[in-house]
Amino acid sequence: MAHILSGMDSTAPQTTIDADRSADWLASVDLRPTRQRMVLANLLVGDGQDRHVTAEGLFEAAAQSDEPVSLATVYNTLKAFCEAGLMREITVDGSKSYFDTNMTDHPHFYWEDTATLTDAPSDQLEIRRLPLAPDGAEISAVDVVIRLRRK
Amino acid sequence: MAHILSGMDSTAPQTTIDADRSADWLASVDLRPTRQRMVLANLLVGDGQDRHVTAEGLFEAAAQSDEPVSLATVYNTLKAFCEAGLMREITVDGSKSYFDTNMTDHPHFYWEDTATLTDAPSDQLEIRRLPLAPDGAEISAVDVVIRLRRK
DNA sequence: TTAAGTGCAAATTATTTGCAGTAAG
DNA sequence: CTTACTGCAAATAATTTGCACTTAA
Repeated sequence: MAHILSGMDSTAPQTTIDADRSADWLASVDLRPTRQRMVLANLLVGDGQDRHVTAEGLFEAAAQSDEPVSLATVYNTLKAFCEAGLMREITVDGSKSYFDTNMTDHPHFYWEDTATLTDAPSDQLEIRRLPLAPDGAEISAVDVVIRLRRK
Repeated sequence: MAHILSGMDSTAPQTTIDADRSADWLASVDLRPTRQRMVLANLLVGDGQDRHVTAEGLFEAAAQSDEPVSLATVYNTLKAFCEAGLMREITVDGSKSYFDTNMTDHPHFYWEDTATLTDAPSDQLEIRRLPLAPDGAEISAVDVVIRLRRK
């Protein structure tokens, strides 16, 4: 049985949903494992893969499972997960926000035709020199988005 | 007299507004030099500097000059400038869009505290290796945003 | 029991659009 | 003249919020 939220990652990973992983994920940052958080956590990290979702996409995935979660709660929960350090919000196109379960520093592929976001292999990115932060400022993050056009 | 739209660029540039430059800018892509387009063009490239504006910011700058332009027209005009290849839309934070008059490929500084965007010196960025585009795709652009936190 | 979490509907924010009037070529 | 441009107000789209109800601890 395939996962409802399909990843576009190149490696074929395990598909077993593990509720413990979701519970641990929430527990690691002291977030209460409510029904809706567990539903969303299962969709996000239940099979151990990293995911890039939009609020609307995650809402629909939950709706398609037999465990619906309200759209407002999806928004609030994604925000809570980000604030807790479980996920990262990524902005690539003006309209919607993407949320990434992969917290490591890594570049992204943005597929312009489908408006989807996937991880780019970080070991294949090598930045030799970076502009230095102007006086009085320091670099808090470097976002690299590789925009892809279908050939 | 300082320009209404202040740049945060490090180099101190000329401040003379040149209406011819704006007219040429529009003419170069066959856009009619209407009053409102000239007003906005003067604010954007009138002094020869590159600018990074939001629609709202540009609207206010026009309002503060004695040549107001409606907000809808600012939006439509910025879109027209982008479609004509005079500007580029940049997305850095989920909420608003930024528009950049600098069409060359270059990295950006994003000042998190003031939510402003400036150019980062492109000659100080050296990317040695980049993840290759997956099969069936090709790279259309690589966006690099250096997020800055005030020390 | 009690503070935190949830859902609904209403509010916000950024942006777009329909359409009647205005202006450029 | 004639088609493109402009402005207003209304429409959208994504996201947030107020508040009464529910639930985890």
